[in-house]
Amino acid sequence: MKEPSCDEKEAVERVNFIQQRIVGDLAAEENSGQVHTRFPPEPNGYLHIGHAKSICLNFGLAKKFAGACNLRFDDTNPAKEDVEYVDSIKEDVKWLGFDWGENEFFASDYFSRLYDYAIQLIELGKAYVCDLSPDETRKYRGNLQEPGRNSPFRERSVPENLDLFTRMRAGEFADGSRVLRAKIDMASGNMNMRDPVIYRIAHVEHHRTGDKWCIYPMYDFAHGLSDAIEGITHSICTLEFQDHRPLYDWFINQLDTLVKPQQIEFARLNLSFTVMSKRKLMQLVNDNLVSGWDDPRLPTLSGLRRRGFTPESIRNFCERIGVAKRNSMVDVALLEHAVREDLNKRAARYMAVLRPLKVIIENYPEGQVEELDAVNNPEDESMGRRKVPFARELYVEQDDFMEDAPKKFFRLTPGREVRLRYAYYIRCERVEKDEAGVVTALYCTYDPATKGGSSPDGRKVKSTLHWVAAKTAISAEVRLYDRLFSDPDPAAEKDGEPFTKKINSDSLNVLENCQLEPALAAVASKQTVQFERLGYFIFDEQDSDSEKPVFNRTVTLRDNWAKKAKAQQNQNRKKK
RNA sequence: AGGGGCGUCGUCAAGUGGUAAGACACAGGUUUUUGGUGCCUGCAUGCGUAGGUUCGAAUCCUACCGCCCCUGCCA
Repeated sequence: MKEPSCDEKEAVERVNFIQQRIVGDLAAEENSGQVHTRFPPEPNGYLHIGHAKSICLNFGLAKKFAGACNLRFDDTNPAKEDVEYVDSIKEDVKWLGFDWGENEFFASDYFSRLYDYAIQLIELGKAYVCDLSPDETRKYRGNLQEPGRNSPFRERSVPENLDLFTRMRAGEFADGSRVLRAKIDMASGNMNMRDPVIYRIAHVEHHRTGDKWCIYPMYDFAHGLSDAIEGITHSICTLEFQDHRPLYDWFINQLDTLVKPQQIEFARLNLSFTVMSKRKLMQLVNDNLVSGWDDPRLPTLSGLRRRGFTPESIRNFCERIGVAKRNSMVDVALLEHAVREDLNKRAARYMAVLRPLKVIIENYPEGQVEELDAVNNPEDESMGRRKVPFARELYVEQDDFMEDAPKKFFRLTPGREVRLRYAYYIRCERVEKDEAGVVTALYCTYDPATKGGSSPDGRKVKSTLHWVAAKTAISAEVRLYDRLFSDPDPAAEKDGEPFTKKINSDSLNVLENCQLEPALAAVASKQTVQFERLGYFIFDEQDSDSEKPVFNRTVTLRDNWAKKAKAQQNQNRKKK
């Protein structure tokens, strides 16, 4: 082993602006030296890699400063939320490797306390019941250029407000007929301060509180106060909430809470060649453009998991992208790098032929089978060795043979000798074709003296191929996944084209007749393996059955040859 | 009558007045029984622009330019 630990340490030591803030707070002895964060998803959808950034940040900060991080479900809008989502969120956070221990909370647990806070606000003369319709409210709010106007209900007396609000809660009024509003400033340049709604009426069953409530607090009111209730010191959220901070502080200050949490905003993650917004992901799923929330092409955590991404690689990715306030678009190549780096060290190697081409070793005895010795992982000897059966009839990759090979092509071609990994040197003697001229089989000879893959006379061979013995091979389905979109920024829709039109038509390629070495039958599920020379693949538990295993490609290996070949092709095309 | 943010390599991102880290990507080389991995090398006289302050400016000042967010009884 070299010293990657040194690099890792440096990466961990990197201090972002939030850490600097916290260090400052600690030095100033704010919050009696405590650091308490929270990850606050609304249970209305599945988590994606953007959430992973937030999870790593919040739990990471808690760990770094010896504090705690709560998992809090921000479930204040029952119309959109469901337990299905809270379960998947918990599963995903756990899978990512974070443990919230006892600190699992729900904003809905605080409905009573939030209601009491609202009463206090009314008593303070800082909130009023407003009878304006949603449409009228919007008109009174003004716009970016012009100030708003006070609601005609703004000057209601405290007793009247108390009476009305109590009756709102009691269910006397229809949805949309009244709201409770904070009395702040209808002329504020900040739209959020123009007497924001803090409670609305919704006769909707809540997934946790049932029909106990028919009024629900709005985000701005519930969030900061929930932070205060939980003793959160640093409430970290994304940039679009910057304008909400004055309101966040306003509630906390009016109500004089024990803890004064502070909101800090950072830039959300954007990844090239994918979309991250809940609305767009939802559309892909609903329009059946993908197979579901866990489609391996999606940036959802369930999709990435099914694709074969490891929690470690995602955490490492989040560490590398950093935390700042600049809107940015991270190259998906960095994510791919992170997973290759992790899997290179840990994935067991196997041989699998995805597009089989029959090879017959004419001078190899019919019926004979040899068990050859193979290494499971050249990066880690402790992973041991295994036996691979070799016989007269084999399969190699169609891509590994060319009848008329260009100069730089090192693989099989008539007359050339190559090495079969862990086996022998073979030479292609002749080719069998069908009527259409398609190559159907290769007739080769082997050199018995090269057993194991090296020649006693020291002669070199330019390439080593993976292979599988025909008789003992396992037949499998392999799904080759690629980027879902062909456009680096599909969400931009600059040209007026909807993002769904930018789906990469090559994002999924299903191969039915793949041939695997027999050891793959025993592969522990959920463990990503490397198919030598091809990439990393994971067994798909959902779609595999006893008849036929299914593997998903996580990512290809880096492939300089493919790159060169492609570049050359493009050049030829230009010449023509 | 507007308010709030942000501009450092193709992409992220350090830098907090002392002479532009690192990562990915890219390009070469080398090792190699994976065209993988590893290793080596190259890759911003430049920090949105223009002025100014200073012995010294990405960092301070001034003006301009560009991009993002805000007019839900969503979060």
